Amino acid sequence: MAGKLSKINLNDYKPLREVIFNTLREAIIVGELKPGERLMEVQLAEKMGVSRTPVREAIRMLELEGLVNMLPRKGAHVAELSVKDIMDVLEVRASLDGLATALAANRITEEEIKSLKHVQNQFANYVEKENLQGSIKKDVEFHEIIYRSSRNDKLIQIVNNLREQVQRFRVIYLKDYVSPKELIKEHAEIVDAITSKNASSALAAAEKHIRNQENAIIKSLKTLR
Amino acid sequence: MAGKLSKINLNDYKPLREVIFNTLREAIIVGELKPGERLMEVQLAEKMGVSRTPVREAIRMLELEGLVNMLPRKGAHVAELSVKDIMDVLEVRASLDGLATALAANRITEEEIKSLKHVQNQFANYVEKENLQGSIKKDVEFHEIIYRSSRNDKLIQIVNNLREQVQRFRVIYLKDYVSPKELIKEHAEIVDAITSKNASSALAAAEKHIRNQENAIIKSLKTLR
DNA sequence: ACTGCATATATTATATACAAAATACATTCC
DNA sequence: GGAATGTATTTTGTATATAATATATGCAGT
Repeated sequence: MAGKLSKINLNDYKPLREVIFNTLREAIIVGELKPGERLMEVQLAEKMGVSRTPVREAIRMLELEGLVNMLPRKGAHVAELSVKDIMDVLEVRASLDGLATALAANRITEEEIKSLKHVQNQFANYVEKENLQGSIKKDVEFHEIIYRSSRNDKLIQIVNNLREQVQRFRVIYLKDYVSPKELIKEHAEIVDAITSKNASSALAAAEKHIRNQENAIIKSLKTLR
Repeated sequence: MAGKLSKINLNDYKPLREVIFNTLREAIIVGELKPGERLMEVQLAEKMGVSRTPVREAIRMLELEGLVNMLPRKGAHVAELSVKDIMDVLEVRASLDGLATALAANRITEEEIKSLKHVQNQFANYVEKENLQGSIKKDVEFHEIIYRSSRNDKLIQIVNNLREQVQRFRVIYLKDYVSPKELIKEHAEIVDAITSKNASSALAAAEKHIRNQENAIIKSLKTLR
């Protein structure tokens, strides 16, 4: 009896620092905590009903992830994210998405191809229906399947971090972002390349996909002025 | 007077957690702390003559950098580093070194080309003289110049982390590593491509360079058995 | 009003204290 | 002897206390 229950309870303990880390990270990514905003330990600790210790540890982790900057003895503040920063990120991401997609073309399983196509369809449907939340979610899923199919854990870890930064940039600068219909075609190209196990065209398609995002961002930035 | 001195003193304050972080990181990379070894807070704190708090914070940072793993309520231990892990790292690094070198071909300055060639020569000299320490140091410098010339800070940050892991792997598995003379030729190819501003051949040369390292590692591993 | 300085306040940095869980070890019971 | 249980010890998790530094405030002197 109770085998399932006790198993779950034993494994899902999370130290406070992790809870706080995730909470703060999420808050930074969705823009609830704005760039430059100070993170004061007592204030955060009180708001969350804990002591300063786990808050400090969470901040140390955010610092290494690049979401906050620290000045010794002056405290932490939410990292700024310049256009140059995000261009750097996208430059790297184009390359790594290319790599991931090429690897996926070589290593993906039949089941994964099936679910990739499934998510591809769901994405297209949401875009047609102009369901933004849904389409974003499916877009993320789509790329996650590809990353997982690369069978390269280090690559997955890095790309996740890059995506996080792009997401954050969008929230800060492009609050009204909508996924354009061209994405459907680009996804189709990627799927075709993967399905036909053509690594080099998979690489090209994925790179192009990111480059187009980059251009879209540049264009949006120009219209903002 | 004392202008220089006071300036240095003012800027040079480092929180204990940073000192400890660097100390532990170095110890892990050079293999002084071995994979799987437990990191106990009181023990480390006593050895370093500080309290547990900064030690804990340093461990949190190492955790995010991937050098230690944690089990909640059981403590931290030095991360294992499997052959699969390092193959993943090298797969990513091949791609990113390619990117960095291609970008460098487009963005490098004349001064940087000069110092690149200078370091290239120093490296070759050390290899000829079979000065291992010197050649390793110059090899690192050589690649650092290229990374810097890419003008992409995010890329630099990621590649540094990847290099760190490769270095650690070498220490763990290949204690008797020597830089082979083929590296001289590979470096020359890279320099040629960069100097002639040929981004695509720079990319190819850098990727090949890493792939060769990968093969050398695989070969070394086989002879170890 | 403005500067220079003293002092108060706020904030981080480090150390210590206490609580909770994991581990090791002994003891009991079969 | 071996499993089960209880207890002591170790170790981590969290909270709090103290020290050191940075920032803000107020006031004298001009």
